[in-house]
Amino acid sequence: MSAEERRESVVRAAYTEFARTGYHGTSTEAIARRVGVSQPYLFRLFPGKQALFRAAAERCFDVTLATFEKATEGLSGHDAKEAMAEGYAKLILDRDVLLMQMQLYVAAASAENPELSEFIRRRWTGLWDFVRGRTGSTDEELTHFFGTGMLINVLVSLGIPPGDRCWNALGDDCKIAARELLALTD
Amino acid sequence: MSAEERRESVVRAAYTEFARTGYHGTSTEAIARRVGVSQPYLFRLFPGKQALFRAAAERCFDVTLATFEKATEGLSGHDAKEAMAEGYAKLILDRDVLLMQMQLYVAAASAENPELSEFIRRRWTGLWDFVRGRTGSTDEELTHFFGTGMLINVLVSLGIPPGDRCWNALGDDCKIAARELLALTD
DNA sequence: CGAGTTAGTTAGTGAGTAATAACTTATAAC
DNA sequence: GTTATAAGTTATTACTCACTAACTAACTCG
Repeated sequence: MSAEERRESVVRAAYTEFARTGYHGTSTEAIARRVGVSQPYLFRLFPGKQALFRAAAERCFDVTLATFEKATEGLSGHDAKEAMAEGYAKLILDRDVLLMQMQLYVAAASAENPELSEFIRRRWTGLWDFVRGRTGSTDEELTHFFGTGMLINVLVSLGIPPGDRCWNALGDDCKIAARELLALTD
Repeated sequence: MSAEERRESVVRAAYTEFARTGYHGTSTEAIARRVGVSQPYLFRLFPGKQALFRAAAERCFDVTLATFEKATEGLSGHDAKEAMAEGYAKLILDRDVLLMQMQLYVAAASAENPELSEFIRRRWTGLWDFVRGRTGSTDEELTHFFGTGMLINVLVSLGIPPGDRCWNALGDDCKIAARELLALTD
């Protein structure tokens, strides 16, 4: 396998591991094991653990943004907003995306590595601007949209089951996705 | 100082440290230093690191619930809801409460310690039920209320400055609190 | 064929960390 | 005063973890 392909599979593994156990809770050993490669080899492909996390962070934002872009292809205004909501509901199926988002939020809060915090902030506000651009939403609508998204993230993180009252007003798309998520095993 | 008083100050220190750097990112050494006590002595007061985190988690939910209770004293319905929103806006001033909430969400997601995850879920849905009970809100209103709350948590975690577009629709209480928060140094 | 390059390995190091054991003060009771 | 108890300490251990150094097997190209 070429170094570039290997790097790609390392990013995916890092993404999964960091999403589930966070930066400090994830050992490079765990990532290497998931890739199926020796732990020291990671440091040939990436300069250090932080670089691994950074790459996983980029991937997380890329996936989220791609979801919004794909969902709204050729749409605008209210249609685009509905499509995005639907797209985000489907994102739940990939639990790791939402978990990684949560990990990024707490990672940004930590004082170590201000450059990373700044990066996460910039990408997140980038999402905000993208949604505004595609939908032409008001500030109130944006707040509601992202508020709902963040609530979904929390419900998924907490592992609140789809039948729970907390999911009641969140739309069938979400509920179905959450139910499918619960059915999955890893 | 009595063991009970010491235990209280340890909980406060643990709370602060865990809020800022998470479970795995916080050493018991760091907590002990903040208390002003030797690291091994923590293990006289608490059986282990997990117990420290658990105590900090309880404290976090207690503080949040107490805020809601105090804000809504003698109120109900729409008045209670507004009072809670205002109360939550003031909570921002204690950044550690919101950060700790975020840490709890990701901690609940981690597969290690299912008992802790269950505890966090139970306390969180407890908050949900409390708000519903006090305000008599519909599911839609509850979703909007908690969604907004979770968005605020994320904005604070990310360190989005109060002048940013993301705060636009979040009410003057929030904006003033966020501005004061930014002015603080630690 | 042989020389270099690419994709990996095994072995090891130094720092940090949760937890334990054993010792030390100080206070209060009798 | 002596004894017991409560509140701490210092020293240490066993372990994990990020990262480095040094080596190796396979492929490529002149």
